[in-house]
Amino acid sequence: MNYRIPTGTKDTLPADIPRWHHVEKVIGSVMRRFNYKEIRTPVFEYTELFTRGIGETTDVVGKEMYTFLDKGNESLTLRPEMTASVVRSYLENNLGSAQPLNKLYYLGPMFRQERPQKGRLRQFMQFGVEAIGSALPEQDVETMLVAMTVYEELGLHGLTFKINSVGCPVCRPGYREVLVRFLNGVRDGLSPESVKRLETNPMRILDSKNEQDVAVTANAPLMKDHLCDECRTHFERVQRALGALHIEFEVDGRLVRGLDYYTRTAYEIQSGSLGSQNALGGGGRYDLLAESLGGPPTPAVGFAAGMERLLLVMEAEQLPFGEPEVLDLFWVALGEPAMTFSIPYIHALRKHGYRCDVDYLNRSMKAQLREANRQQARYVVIVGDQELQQAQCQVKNMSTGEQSAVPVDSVMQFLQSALPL
RNA sequence: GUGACUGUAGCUCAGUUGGUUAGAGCGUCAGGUUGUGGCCCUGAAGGCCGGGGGUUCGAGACCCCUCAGUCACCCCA
Repeated sequence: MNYRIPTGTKDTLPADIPRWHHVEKVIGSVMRRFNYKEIRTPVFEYTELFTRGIGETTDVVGKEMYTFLDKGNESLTLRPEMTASVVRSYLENNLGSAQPLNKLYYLGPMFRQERPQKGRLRQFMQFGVEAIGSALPEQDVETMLVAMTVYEELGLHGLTFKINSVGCPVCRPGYREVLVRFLNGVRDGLSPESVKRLETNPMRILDSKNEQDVAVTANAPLMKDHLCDECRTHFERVQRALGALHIEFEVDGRLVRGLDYYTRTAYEIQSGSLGSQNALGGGGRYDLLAESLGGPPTPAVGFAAGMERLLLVMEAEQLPFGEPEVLDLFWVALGEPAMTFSIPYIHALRKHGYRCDVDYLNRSMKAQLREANRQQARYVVIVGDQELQQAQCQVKNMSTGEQSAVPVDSVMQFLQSALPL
């Protein structure tokens, strides 16, 4: 074999497709009930959208993007996430003028050049929502509910749900000073990585998994304790709404997401039956993003969730998946005359709604029946020279083995009574 | 980008202290019934033992390099 699939990518083979369809179907159903409308955007955008939207200092932008120049010398990037694209599209198409609140959802591939591992691919599927236009804390909670409802309806349980508030431009600068002062006090105990982040993004030192960092920052001041009045009220209202819904959550003051656009609410849903990449999904509020992309000030919240990870959890927990569809009918045509004769009947059955197939390898009857069995066909129709002469066929019920002669013109009626659609 | 581990048939894996022609199960195909599936029986196809170099009379096995995969760090979905 000369050709190989690129690192960190995967083929989804026919055997896997039913489970994807199953998950996609549940997602679509939940979105419909929550009244989120699907939006589709290109898989690549101008690079600047992401560098400005996500933040230059983030790892995603700094070292994980698939960026290339096209023949017109434009810098393009395969989307590493969807929020920037959705907001771009929202602004570019003036969706905000058509209605004050746009509740959008998406599902599609994202691209990040990282070292692959369990639950981490270079091309991976995400679904997510963006509710653009509302500043209400209850809107934050609705997005959380969308994610949790999808998980619930797929049978997941025992998920950890963490929330935090990362503040806003009013309170964050003050907190940042307090934090940096503290961190400078323990600077010697920090990991080299974290020392570097002291300058660029000190808040992210708090969710470092490095043992040193964790120990040293155990008593670090937290954003949630330094919120301005509005942010605090917002955060409290989010928690009150969750309480009213009897949803268990954990306030994690160290939760900081890796995308710069978040303000106020940030949240993450984790699963214990994943590897170290345990985040199933996460999201938050990004009230400043639209403005930073050149639009009017527009409050918004959303989340993104990884679908491969979702499938991993479902496999680990042996949850029911979609099964491959079985065949209603396998048509055994023996020899060319029988084949020519049979084709119109098969076509009619298919147009009528039956799922049927015929052997295109001109194999022996034994082989064709084996094929029918492999496909789990419910019925088999057999047409050979004998049947041709009498315009008849044998119809066989594959689960009982019963077989009877039926006029070929009556196969449709036979199936309709045996296998009503 | 860093580290650890693993690469033998389509899949899951054996392969002894280095020793003739590299095996099994599953899957595939064919036959056992000249026109009848599953179960069973018989047989067949299918391997540059990831690649390159080295040690040796002899390497799937030992050494070096390389590539790939997996997991972890990091980061996130």
